Amino acid sequence: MAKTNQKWHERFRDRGLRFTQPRRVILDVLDNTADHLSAEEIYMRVHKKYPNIGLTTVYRNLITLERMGIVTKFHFGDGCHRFELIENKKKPDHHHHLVCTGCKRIIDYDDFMDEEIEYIKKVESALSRKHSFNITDHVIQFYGLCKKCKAA
Amino acid sequence: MAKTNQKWHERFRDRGLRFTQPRRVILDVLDNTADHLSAEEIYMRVHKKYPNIGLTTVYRNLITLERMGIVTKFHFGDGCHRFELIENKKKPDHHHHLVCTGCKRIIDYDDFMDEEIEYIKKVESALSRKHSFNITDHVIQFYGLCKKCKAA
DNA sequence: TTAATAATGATAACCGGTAGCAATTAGTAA
DNA sequence: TTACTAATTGCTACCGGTTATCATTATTAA
Ligand SMILES: [Mn+2]
Ligand SMILES: [Mn+2]
Ligand SMILES: [Zn+2]
Ligand SMILES: [Zn+2]
Repeated sequence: MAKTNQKWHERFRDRGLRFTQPRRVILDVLDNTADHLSAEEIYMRVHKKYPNIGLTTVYRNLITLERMGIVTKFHFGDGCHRFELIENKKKPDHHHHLVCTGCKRIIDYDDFMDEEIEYIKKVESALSRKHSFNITDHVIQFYGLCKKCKAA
Repeated sequence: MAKTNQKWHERFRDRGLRFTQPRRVILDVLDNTADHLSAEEIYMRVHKKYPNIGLTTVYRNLITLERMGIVTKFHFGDGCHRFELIENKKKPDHHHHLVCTGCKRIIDYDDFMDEEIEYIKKVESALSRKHSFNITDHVIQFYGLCKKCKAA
């Protein structure tokens, strides 16, 4: 914990940013969940222990964390953005998402990552050449109904 | 044009829905562009020729068209939804998207669709089994910088 | 310790999208 | 054609997620 904080501290310092209490707390929340939390959900968890930290601060820092490459922002089709710590021990390193359109549950999966990486490489190199594009990221999501929602 | 309208008319009638002027106009806009328009952009094009058609009507009908499977709704990371006619002569049938995070340009591509369909099938069957999921849809998007935005 | 300034928190504003509702219109049956 | 009925429209007000403002506070390097 202490050493992790040390690591975060350095990453902020290297950019001329400060390692504030709100940032510490937000990172702690994100590191201790396997969920894909919205800004408000993060705020509520933060608020429980630190009621003086504001919602705006959470929003602002999520943007900052995304810019720093610490957090990834997703859009799963409900009306808000959801966030995930990139280096989170509770999750597979490189994974994608399976989303239930009924109950909105989100499942991380990393099956067939080898095939996928191969496919992605192919597409990326072809599209890079064809369109002079510099591809930096991708989104792959599957939508459907989970067991419960199928039955209901 | 006339026969196409006839076809639309039938699809609406089959569901007990009416083929109204706003719907005609919205479909016309969507069929005559290769772009991925937002609701407001569609509204503006509609508004030029039919200033009496309201924005709310456009929003409502886009939902209807999506439910009917005539239109697909996307989210590319700018703050709005974008829509595309599924059967549009100006576009490849089954395609995915390349998005410039700089200028927000969206490129349709259908390279490597065979490989992709194979990969998707594999993942879908594996995930369906593993999580008892009924997969109905997927999103695959590549993000990066286009030629111009790279240079700038 | 202190000065410089990054960051915060409260509030108000913004913006894409919806709900409510009276007025209109498309489709059907006479 | 006409009349009827329910679907649809176009206002307007409203909503929820997110962002701008700005005076105040807290972090950090010197
Ligand atoms: Mn995840
Ligand atoms: Mn497209
Ligand atoms: Zn579900
Ligand atoms: Zn660009």
